[in-house]
Amino acid sequence: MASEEKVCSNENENRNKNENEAREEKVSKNFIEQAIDKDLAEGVYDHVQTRFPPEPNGYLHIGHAKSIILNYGVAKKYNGKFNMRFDDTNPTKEDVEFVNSIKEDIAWLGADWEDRLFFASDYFDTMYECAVKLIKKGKAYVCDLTPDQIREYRGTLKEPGKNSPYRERSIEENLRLFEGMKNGECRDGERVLRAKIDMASPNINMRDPILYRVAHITHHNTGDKWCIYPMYDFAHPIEDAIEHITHSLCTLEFEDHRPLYDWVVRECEFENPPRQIEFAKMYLNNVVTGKRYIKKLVQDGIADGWDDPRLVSISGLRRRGFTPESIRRFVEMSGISKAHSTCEYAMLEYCLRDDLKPKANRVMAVLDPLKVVIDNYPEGQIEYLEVPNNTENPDLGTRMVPFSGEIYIEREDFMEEPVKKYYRMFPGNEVRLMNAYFVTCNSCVKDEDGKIVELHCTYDPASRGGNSPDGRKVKGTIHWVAAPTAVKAIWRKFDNIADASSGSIYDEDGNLNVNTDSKLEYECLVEPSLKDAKAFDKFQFVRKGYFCVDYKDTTPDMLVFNRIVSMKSSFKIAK
RNA sequence: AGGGGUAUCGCCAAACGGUAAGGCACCGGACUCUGACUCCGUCAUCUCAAGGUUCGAAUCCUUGUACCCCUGCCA
Repeated sequence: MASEEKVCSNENENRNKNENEAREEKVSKNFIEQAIDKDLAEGVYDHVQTRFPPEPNGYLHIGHAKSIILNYGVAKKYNGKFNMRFDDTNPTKEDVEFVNSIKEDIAWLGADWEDRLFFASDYFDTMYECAVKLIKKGKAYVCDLTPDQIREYRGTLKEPGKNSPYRERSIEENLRLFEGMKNGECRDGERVLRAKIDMASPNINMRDPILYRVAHITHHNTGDKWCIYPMYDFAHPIEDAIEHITHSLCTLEFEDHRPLYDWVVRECEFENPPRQIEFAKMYLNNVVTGKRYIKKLVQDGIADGWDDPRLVSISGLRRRGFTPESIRRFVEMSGISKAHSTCEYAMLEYCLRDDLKPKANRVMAVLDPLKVVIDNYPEGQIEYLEVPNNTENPDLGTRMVPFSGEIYIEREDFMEEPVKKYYRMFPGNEVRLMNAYFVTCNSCVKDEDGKIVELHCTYDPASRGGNSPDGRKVKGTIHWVAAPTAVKAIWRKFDNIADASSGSIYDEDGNLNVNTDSKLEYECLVEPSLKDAKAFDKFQFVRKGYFCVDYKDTTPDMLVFNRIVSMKSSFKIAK
């Protein structure tokens, strides 16, 4: 993680902070911040407290990042607190494997919950008491209807439901039955506790929603203490109230649940009730963002685990080489609103390039090597040239790069018959080898198939360092690596794991179109300074893009680089 | 007997009755030891549509239209 530290110096952090502050002044507040301002001004709340409440049933992805950054950001902005809370009310889907990965991802993104790490399951006693309270108030009852019957009694979107025959049980009976449920006297599905609200409500969530169900399953946190578990709609408002959350931020599909959320908080008689506010989820255009689709790619073995660099899971983005700063910036740039929106992946790429631009060393790597012999260079000589690590950030220092009479350049940087406006290497054209010398190509050697295998050049010894004392200019500058000292490595080019060529990444049946060529591996030659690169180190391969050392597949004798993003390019070969 | 939401540039997104910010993308041009970066410039006479109120409307009213969410003992 050496470069992770390197790229996160205090100085950089301070600069980023200042940049953020400068940006914020110009940007108006989003609708959630406006609502908070209003609440604070009207004295509804005297502090701000938010939370991120994932269910530990999978890995986090870019969509969660939006929620994390929003919740954490809001708390920070208002000098409030941010809680981490696992919403683990359904043991059938949950696992500790996920709580660990989630914690790691959130910490990596930079959201700091300090000492406030909570589990909904830690509140099961309180929730049980709340349920008893509702029963005593005549606001909840035990229902013996089967799941099918409950569905039938619920009515439809356009027709009201009808009351359960168990709706008018006495408080005493409900109390006894509910305790029985708790004590394991019921089989799974046999009985539930329901809120007594309104079976004719146009909002289906208010048609006597289920509060507790029976499930004889070991819970990852509470073990076998409970065999009844609260439903989300009952548990969540209680969790928020217990933690004194002021603004409970969630996604749009919960809008319909808000009346129930408010009902629970009110009927359980919590003071300072939290306010639920909904915002739109984050989607990326032509990118697989749905949890279930990502899960399927992993299960089907199409993706190489949850951290496959082609995935927008947090761990995948991290492995690919995205930085927490770039993801935060991306989320902030995307904004918060209630309009359904899909952001473009290009914006994420911009954020990564922009973040790494002053932080990453700019080094030379030839991704598709073509040998070049410099005929007039002293045979066998190797000289070392001092080159800046980052021309825009002198603080990153310099390094010594070896040069010799045999080098490799990028195959695409030579054309025997150049197209117009081509100003790289071609016969008779003088170009600059970056940081080294001016060279002119004299001839090329081909194999029996006519493929170019070697170039012959002459160099101008007076142009050492990359400039000619006579002031003559060259139009092209290309990168290179010296043959005797070049280090062989692997680089990976990623494409969208989903095939969007049909205009959508999904087919008519809603299945994902898979792009089978989305991960390509090539051999490349890199300058020797990269030999000691560590997992997660990030570099700009000059003219080629930003690359990150893969932490899983790199071995002591073979570096594997993931291309995070390519450089932008306005060069197009005229057709 | 249905309810809840959302519509502003290719993509996000401001504007809160005073005459359409900004970012990404794109396209020009300058600069350049990265065809990158940076810098300049272009990019909505117009806000889903049609009416209305007003000196003035993206913002208010009316009527439509399109799309999303809701009938798990999931969250």
